[in-house]
Amino acid sequence: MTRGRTLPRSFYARDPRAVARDLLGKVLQRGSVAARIVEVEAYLGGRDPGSHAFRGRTARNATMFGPAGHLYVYFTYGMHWCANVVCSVEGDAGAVLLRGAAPVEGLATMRRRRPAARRDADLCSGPARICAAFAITGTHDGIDLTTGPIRIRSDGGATPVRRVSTRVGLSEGRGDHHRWRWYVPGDPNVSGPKVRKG
DNA sequence: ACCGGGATGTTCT
DNA sequence: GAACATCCCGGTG
Repeated sequence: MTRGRTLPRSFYARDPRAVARDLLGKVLQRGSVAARIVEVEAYLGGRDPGSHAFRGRTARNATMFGPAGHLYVYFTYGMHWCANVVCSVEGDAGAVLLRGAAPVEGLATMRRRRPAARRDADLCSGPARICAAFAITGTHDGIDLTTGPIRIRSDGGATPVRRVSTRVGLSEGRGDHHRWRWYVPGDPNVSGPKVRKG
């Protein structure tokens, strides 16, 4: 059930901070599983100490250096997958990490994939939780979000209230000069510290 | 509600 | 060998 339209490549081919802000309210869709994005973080590539691309291209982050509109999926803490959308121009390695989403379709499938979730608000409230709920793994690294099985669409709904804060979970690039996290204040599907101010 | 620690293995120094 | 864009569980208040 795909109402609305898949975001075009031009949406992603911009500054990651603009993409991050505009992703709030958009819908991540894979088959009959869908969730509305409520929390994201922008990463600026080679000039961002918090980015995987800060020290240059490697086998892991190669997708970030490719064209915008593709999915960059990485493995962390020995057990979790996290997903980003590649932004900006090819070679810039800009990206936006998907951190929180509100389930809107396919909740039974999500619950099966996320047995530890006690409430529906636990299904997609975290970068690794989103990947688990959508069954996104390393096999999806590099796929095209404009033509592939995983897409982000706009359903024409109202733009949600948006707020900015510092990023989550970093040892570098988390200062006030890097306020590149966008979220919908008060939404229960927002992850991270209980800080709802920013 | 909040906090602390363990899980688990890839990536990079 | 350390770090890691995290999550879950079990403790305590």
